[in-house]
Amino acid sequence: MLVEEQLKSESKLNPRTKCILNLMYTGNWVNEKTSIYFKQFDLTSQQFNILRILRGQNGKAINLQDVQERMISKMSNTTRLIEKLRIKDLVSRIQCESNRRKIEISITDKGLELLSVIDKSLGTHEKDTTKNLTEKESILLNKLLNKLRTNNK
Amino acid sequence: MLVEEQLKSESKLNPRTKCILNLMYTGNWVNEKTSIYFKQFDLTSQQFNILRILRGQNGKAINLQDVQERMISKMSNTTRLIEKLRIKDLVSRIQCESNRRKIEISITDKGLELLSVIDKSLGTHEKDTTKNLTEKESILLNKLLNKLRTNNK
DNA sequence: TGTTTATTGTTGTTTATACAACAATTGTTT
DNA sequence: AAACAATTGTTGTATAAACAACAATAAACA
Repeated sequence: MLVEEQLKSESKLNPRTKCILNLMYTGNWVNEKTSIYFKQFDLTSQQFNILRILRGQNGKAINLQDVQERMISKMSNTTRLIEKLRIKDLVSRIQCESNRRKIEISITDKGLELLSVIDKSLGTHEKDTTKNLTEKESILLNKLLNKLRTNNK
Repeated sequence: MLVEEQLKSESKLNPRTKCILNLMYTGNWVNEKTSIYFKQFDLTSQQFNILRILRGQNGKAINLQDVQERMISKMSNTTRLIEKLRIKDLVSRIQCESNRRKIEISITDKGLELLSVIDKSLGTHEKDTTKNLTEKESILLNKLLNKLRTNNK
């Protein structure tokens, strides 16, 4: 559905208004598709995102704050999100020796295994979600989104 | 922050993967900004959205299902959302005569007044949120988002 | 050293969301 | 008309998110 149709009667929305609506709408649209995909692995997309961040560390641990900074939606309960992953034995948390306030978080072997299973079908999911765009268009879309948020590139 | 930096170490993400992350990330980013803006009116963006849809009806009532279809994020508790607006006396609900299952919802004068107050600053908020994009770019962004979701235009 | 301030995470509470079961009414079929 | 199915909303329950208060540790500084 086009955003124009969404608010049918307020027909003449200016491009900036449409952008805002469209971004919220499309963000949600992507999020829904992605949640459905991850449900088979009993993960939320946020949880998957954390696992992927941790894998990206290549064995190095990372503390909670750093995880939080890289998350798709910042929220104050990263503690509880990670606790859920820990219960499933997908991540481990140990208190940092040198600075006992910090908690070092790392992905477990079980977590890595799960990611490698997911890897087998993730590409297909991504391709499917973005199938209406050409490669060029998706690159362009990324550029615009980055520009919107960061005012460069 | 660029999406590349977000998952720092997994550096070589393909454009489609980036799109998906970027859309969730940016959708959230817009949503946050918008929530903050609407907070001064004691509204959520969903609630505002409903009010705007109702205003767009130009006096005609609309039933719950039709509202739901046009909402930015579909959710099953439109009932409760509208109930909150009703408590604030921004909308009214009456049972439809011809089909007593249906509930006709319309915006009240108080709701219209609130919208007209919001109208005074909404443009500025929207402009500010999208300030890094030119008019042309925002039109292009809308096109890409629509294409992504609907495979035409 | 003792006191203040900043950092880092956790917990409690309120509100929102997702999901499923339910209820009421209407439409269809025999 | 009676039985069954479809539509339209509501409610209960579980989970997640937002927000603020808190606790523990570390750093700064007098």
